[in-house]
Amino acid sequence: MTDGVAERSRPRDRILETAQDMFHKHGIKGVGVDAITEAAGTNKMTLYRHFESKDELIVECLRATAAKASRIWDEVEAKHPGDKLAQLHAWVQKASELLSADSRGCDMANAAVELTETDHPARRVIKELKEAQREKLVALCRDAGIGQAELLADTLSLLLEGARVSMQSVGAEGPSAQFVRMAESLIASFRAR
Amino acid sequence: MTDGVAERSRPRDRILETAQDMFHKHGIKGVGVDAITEAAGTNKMTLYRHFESKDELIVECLRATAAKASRIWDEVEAKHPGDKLAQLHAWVQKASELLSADSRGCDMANAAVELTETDHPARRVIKELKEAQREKLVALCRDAGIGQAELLADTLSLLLEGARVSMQSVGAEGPSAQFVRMAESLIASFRAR
DNA sequence: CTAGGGTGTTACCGGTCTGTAACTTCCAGC
DNA sequence: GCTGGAAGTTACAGACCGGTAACACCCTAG
Repeated sequence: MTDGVAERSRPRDRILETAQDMFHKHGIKGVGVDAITEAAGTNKMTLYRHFESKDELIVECLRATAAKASRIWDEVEAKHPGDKLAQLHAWVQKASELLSADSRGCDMANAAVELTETDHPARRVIKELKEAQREKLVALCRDAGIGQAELLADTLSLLLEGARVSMQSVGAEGPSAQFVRMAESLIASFRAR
Repeated sequence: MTDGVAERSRPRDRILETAQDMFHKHGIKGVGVDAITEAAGTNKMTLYRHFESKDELIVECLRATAAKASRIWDEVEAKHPGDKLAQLHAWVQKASELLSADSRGCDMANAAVELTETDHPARRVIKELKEAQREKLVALCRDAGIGQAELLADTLSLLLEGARVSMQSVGAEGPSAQFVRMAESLIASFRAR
């Protein structure tokens, strides 16, 4: 007899997936390992056989979510193969959809807010992954023929980051509701330069 | 004999000030009430005589920091009395200075990230205070003769919010370093419309 | 001098946290 | 069918959490 959906996968995978979800929803410090293992249908000992500490689990979760997020680049590429400018617009569209679908923002940014210890292992990973994302966006802008590609990419980054954190403070009806309009007119003004 | 600087103020004030500082530096969930009272040179009982719970202390801290932040509006007004456009530029300048001076971002946004319970008393306060700040910026843009004042204000808000959270992820040398340039060219393009 | 309120001290409550030890159970591969 | 390793179970350690009770103290207003 096959149990529920996630029940058939291996404990390590269930733990990782459940932890991602719970960290995302309730924050890292708002979730204990007991709650994670229980929700994952396993137990604490099994968690500590696969991850040497909660901190390592956190790092692994961040890597996993970043890997998931990086798939949107493939989607954008697949949607408009070769047409970099169309891909940039698609990126804006996709970002806006993700904004609407979820109001808890970016896991990495949220983790950076929560984990204040400067030597926390997650901080290296966060910086690393965020820089990789930035480089992808810069490349996209450059390949789309934008003159000041770095500046546009950085501005779009800040807008999106701001939208994600603003949603958590004032909700989806606040400034973040105008994200697409802002991003599009920004791209237009950079193209006109 | 007069003791140290803060030692002569009343316990309640010291607790409030110390809590603000520690919440800001280490996050709300990263600081216990014991640590606060010890750093404030008092004890837990005294804290609970003045605040009925840690949650109430959090709310009071947020109100206090918002009150502090609202003083920059007075400074901006005092610097360029009557000249609303100059005040807008001064606001950008001031925001940038605060960015450079501190890398832990906005206490209210950080609190919203940490306090995920939808019915947490702090969430009302955060929304309330953030909306008040937004209205001030909208008014400044409008009075400075900007056509789409709301849109400019919201865009500037997201840029600043994004810069503050980005600093915590990738540091001060990341996209947030370009905040002034972004904000200024944004204002310029809105003025040209 | 005295009364009383604000403050400090100590100890404690029940709960939760990360992490571990020792043991049992299950199940797949041989 | 047996065996070996992965997974589950229970209990626990030690620290910390928010919050409270009881009591001693001090300092100031009358």
